[in-house]
Order: sequence, then C-alpha cells, then structure tokens
Amino acid sequence: MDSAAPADTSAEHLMLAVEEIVRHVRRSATTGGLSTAASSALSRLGREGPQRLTELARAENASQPNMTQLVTRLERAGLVRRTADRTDGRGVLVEATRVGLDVFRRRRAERADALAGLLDELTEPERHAVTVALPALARVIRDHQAGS
Amino acid sequence: MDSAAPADTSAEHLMLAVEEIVRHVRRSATTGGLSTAASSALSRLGREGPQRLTELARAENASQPNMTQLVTRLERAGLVRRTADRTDGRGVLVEATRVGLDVFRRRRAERADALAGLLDELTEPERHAVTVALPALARVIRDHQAGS
DNA sequence: TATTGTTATACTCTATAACTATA
DNA sequence: TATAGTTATAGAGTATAACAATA
Repeated sequence: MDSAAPADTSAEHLMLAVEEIVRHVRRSATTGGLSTAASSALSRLGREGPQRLTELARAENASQPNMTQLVTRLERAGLVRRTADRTDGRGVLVEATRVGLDVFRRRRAERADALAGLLDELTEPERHAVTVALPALARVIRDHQAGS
Repeated sequence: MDSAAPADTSAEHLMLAVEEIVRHVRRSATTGGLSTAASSALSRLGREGPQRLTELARAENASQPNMTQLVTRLERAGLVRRTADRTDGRGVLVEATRVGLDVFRRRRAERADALAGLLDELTEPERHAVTVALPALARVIRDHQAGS
C-alpha cells in the first residue's frame, strides 16, 4: 500500500490498529473450531484451573444462564466437565478435561505464534516498543478496573 | 494486584494484553446500543462511504446472507438505507443515514476517548512506545494480507 | 453461465424472567 | 431470604444451500 504515509498517532487510528491486531491473532487459532466465547472461557479454565460456574460467568462478563449454556456446549464437545462443589451443595465446579486442556494449549500456541510472526517483521526498536506498550496499557486497564 | 511483578513480554502475555485493551475500548462505546458486528459495519460505512453489499460483506469478513441480515437490522433501526446501484441492476448500495452517521461519530469519539484516557495514565516513554508499537503491528498485518 | 442479492434453515451467543434447590 | 444454577424464551450473529434476477 502506501507505506510512505506518516503514521497516524491519533487515538482513533491507534484504536483501529488494536482491533486489527486482535482480529489477526484470533483468526490464527483454529484448533477445535471454537467460537470467541468458547475459546475465551476454555482459556480461562486452562490458565486458572477449575472454578465455579458463577465465578466463570462473572470473569467472562457473561450472565449465569449464558454460562450455563456455554458450559453445556463445551461439555457436549468433551472439553470441560461439571463436578459437584463439596463445600456448597448448590454449586457446580467447571474444569477442563484432558482433551480441553490439549485444545487450550494448542490454541494458545497458535495465537502466540501469530503474534511472534508479527514481531519478527518489526524493526528492533519497534519490537521493543511493543514489549513496553502492551503491558503498560494492560496495566492501566487493571488499575482502572480496580479503582472503579 | 501485584504491580511489582516483572512485565511478562512473552507473545502469550502480550496477546492477552491486546485482548484486554480491545475489550476495554469496545465496552466504552455505548451510543445506540450496537453489537460488535453492527458497530463495525456502521463504522466502515461512516469511514468509507456508501458501498455495495457484497463489498461490505467481504470487507467485514462476513458471508453475503449474513450481511443481508445485518443490513436489514440496521435499516430497521434507521441507521442505514439501501439504494439501487444504477450501473448494475443486480446491485444494492448501502449507505449510512444521517442518524447512522451521527451514531457512528459518537461511538468513534467514545472509543477514542477511552483509549486517550488510558494514554493519559502512561508515562511519557510508554505513551511514545504505544504510538510506535500499534501502527507498526497494524502495518505488518497489512503487509501479511497483501502478500497472501 | 456467472454474479448479486435474498430466502430458508440451523446452530451459537446473549439477555431477562421464572423456576428449583440449597444455605 | 438470599444465592447457585437451570429452564424458558427471544433476539442477534453466523454459516451453507437453494433460489431469483440481472449481466
């Protein structure tokens, strides 16, 4: 295209850039043919281990009925299982099965590879800027959420 | 949380950071109560002007029937309109209405403000890193796509 | 015959309200 | 009575297949 054009550093343009990056990375994870919602929930179970259905719903910004259905679909697909919470008869613990963990790890690797592939094509200063910029933005988002 | 922990610069962690950023920015745009898909399509019409339904479907990585339905919903909401393409009797041009353009501009401002709010809380070197990193990543994605 | 768009159908994702069971 | 989870219902988002109209 027009790589001689000056970089537009306005918030508007930066925002479009972030969305392009996410779209690119997400499309790279194909194992299991999971949707965004399913992938995100399975990732959380993979990273954080078994947890209560309500806890999972809250963490994923989903309603309880939504999570009930999503877990049911994941269960039908053999990726997670429900177990009773022995400390609370009302509760249900959701955990990834061995197959689910395997899918999770593959998808994580696919996404990491996609981002690594992008990093490979950056100049060294740009690559360094990425390792500074992204964690810094994630940090202030966490601060926002903690403060709200 | 644990802000004393060292920044994890692995591709995996950077990827999670990007997803957090997108989630944060997307949640900030509330005008019109649009879904991600509706918002994205309306944004494109706002940025690029009227275009063919097929063209819009391709640009949004959607199927033609999907776009037909989405445009129908947007039309019902008064945000876009269909007009005949005079150069091709089969074609349909989709364009944002005045209300649609207004919603588009407000949402764009909301998202830009959200990102600007994050930038405000960064240190100066971090802010600079962001303006280098994001356009650079977007650039290599475009190069990828052009080369494929 | 190929392209543009729509209709038909089906499944995922999401939300709210109503319900059941346990605390 | 409050909380955890499910069921019921409905609408948005997505895809493929079949179709109509135009090129």
